[in-house]
Amino acid sequence: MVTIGDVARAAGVSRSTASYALSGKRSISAEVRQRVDDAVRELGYTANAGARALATSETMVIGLLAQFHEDEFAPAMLQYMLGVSDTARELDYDILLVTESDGARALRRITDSRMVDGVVLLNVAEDDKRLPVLRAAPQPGALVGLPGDCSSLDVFDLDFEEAGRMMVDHMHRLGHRELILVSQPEHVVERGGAYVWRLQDAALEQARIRGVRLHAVFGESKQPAVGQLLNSLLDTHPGATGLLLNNEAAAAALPSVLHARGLSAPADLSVIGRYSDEFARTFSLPFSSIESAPDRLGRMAVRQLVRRIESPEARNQPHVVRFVSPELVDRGSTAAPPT
Amino acid sequence: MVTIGDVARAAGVSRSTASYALSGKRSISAEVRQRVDDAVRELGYTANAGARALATSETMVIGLLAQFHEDEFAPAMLQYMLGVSDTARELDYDILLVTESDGARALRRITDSRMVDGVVLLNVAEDDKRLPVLRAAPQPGALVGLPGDCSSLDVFDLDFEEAGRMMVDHMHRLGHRELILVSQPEHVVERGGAYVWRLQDAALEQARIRGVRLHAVFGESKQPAVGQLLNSLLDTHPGATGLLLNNEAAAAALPSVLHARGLSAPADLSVIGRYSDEFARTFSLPFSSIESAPDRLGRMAVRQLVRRIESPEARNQPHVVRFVSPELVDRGSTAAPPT
DNA sequence: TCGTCACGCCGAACCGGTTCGACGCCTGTC
DNA sequence: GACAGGCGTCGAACCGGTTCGGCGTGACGA
Repeated sequence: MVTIGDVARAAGVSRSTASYALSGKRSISAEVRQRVDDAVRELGYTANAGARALATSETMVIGLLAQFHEDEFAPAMLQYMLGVSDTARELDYDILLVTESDGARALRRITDSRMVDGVVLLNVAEDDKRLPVLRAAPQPGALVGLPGDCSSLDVFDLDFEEAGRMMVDHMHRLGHRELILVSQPEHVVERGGAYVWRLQDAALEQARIRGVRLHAVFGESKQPAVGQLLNSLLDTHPGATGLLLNNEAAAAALPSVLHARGLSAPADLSVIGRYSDEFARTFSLPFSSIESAPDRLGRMAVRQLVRRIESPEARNQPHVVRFVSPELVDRGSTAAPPT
Repeated sequence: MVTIGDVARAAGVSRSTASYALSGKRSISAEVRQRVDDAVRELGYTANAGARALATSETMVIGLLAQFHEDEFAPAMLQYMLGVSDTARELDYDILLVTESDGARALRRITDSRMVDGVVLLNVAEDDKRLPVLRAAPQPGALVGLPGDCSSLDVFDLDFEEAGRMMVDHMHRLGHRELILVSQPEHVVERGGAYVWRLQDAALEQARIRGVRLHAVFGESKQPAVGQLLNSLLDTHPGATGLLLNNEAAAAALPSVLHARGLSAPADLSVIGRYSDEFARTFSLPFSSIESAPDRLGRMAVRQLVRRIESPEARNQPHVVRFVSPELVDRGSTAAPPT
């Protein structure tokens, strides 16, 4: 293994001079800099990450804590992960991926051992077990997902309340007066998936204000259960002319359900989902949707995290809770209700 | 930050004794061991990963190189990633996730800087640019996916040739004499996705042997293109009674295509796909399939990699190329052709 | 009673970087 | 011609672990 000592020797300078020539933190003559650069190239030198981390207390690695639950839609999580990973790399950080089911213990492990300069937590629950660990850790963190207590945390999430209102308003404006909202499975709620009831409660309230009947139900996460549920909902509420989906699996299942019933959107039924554009393209979902913007959220979280990591004063600045305003992507699946 | 020096002082011993008490690499009196353990617990000591890596030349981190191409099905990749990640953690390794588009450069970066003890390469292409870098690296590596030249590499992949033969034989046995095989998009092939032609060539050869007509076409990776393709294929080959899919997107799109045409499997058309069981459950695909076993492959790759990392003699043992035998998961979508 | 040996612990060196203080030399100034 | 000051370089210390060699103590056998 070639070390900075080898480079220094080849360039005929001391180790410290070689280090300064590479970092540029002190002025170095053009000639020496050249000799060092040549030696680096010739010997193929790359700094040892462990040694550098030890000396500088910076690892240039960000921990990414993802949780994969059986009843959630894994491909959706992937979008967040890629958003985080891409942004981190742009800012010269690598990603330590942690998928252990015991997120709190894993978080303690990687922070205590100083493997990472900061962490991004995905899929944050209302009362997330990882948060006490994060608050006690010396490294900063950023969340994607809104917990019950945001104190001393940087939090990024879609504005699910606004999303719920937007869905209802959009349908109301088109003339719909009876809607069905399919949320995530109740398990997700029990585990503290606050976004489910944030959207649902806001939608119910808005429906009340607008004088719209809204049937809100918890969904399923897998086929065929979710397909059967959609079918039975359409049976039970024949007067409903619009369907709101805060549930990726339901959105993915809906096309064949509609087909089977001989229905089409928006002629027979207006539909709005809540999922990312990437998701829509992958599964070719023809439904208009509230964009859940996983890439944007991942990007925002990493940017804020890196700001805190790199600037000492940013460490003590007040923490931010930032909501991304939902945007409705019109794919033409909503219209006035059939007469 | 609490160091092993703090622990040693609290326990009233030297740093080296504290280290030996924790590692157990030399005999230590029960009393001292107890005092050290107490000090560790009291102070909340965790070894600094960078310092340990520097001293031992082991990082306990495995690099995971994943490539996400626009025209491949990202959710499928996730299954491999999780298989690798879970197995690595069982063996006490963490995962450094690398998703850069320039995989070769990224690989050089993490190996040269000694951030990882070894790497797993996913989605390996016929003439993968990362392989020269891996061969030159001091760390061992394991591949998931078969390159053209496997020399001095540990390689794990599904036996796609056998999968192709199995698909054809299965259909032939049921009485089918004209089949359609939909592969991945041609882009994937051009990029060196050998598994596409490995399955296709073997299927064509087997069809020739069995006297079956096989129409092999490259597919699309997204809707609506893939749906339209399926439709036009069924139009063009009205005599085909069986459909073979080596293309996740096509499998996901098929249910609504069948619905639209008023067909059902296996009554009107027999269908076999090639995808993981997890994939089938997530999208509730009702089609029998060759299990692509991403979890098993990820697991095998990591186990072999860790073997090489941890045992000095394993470093020089001959490299392995191991194919997982395809298994047909019967979901009831194949039967004798309609009379 | 003395020598031997095993056990348990310590001190020092080392891993490969970074960084601080010091120092020599060259230039410019009065 | 002496001196101040800046530039470029070096030596040494440090980050926090691990590991090797050595040393003192006590038990044991001759």
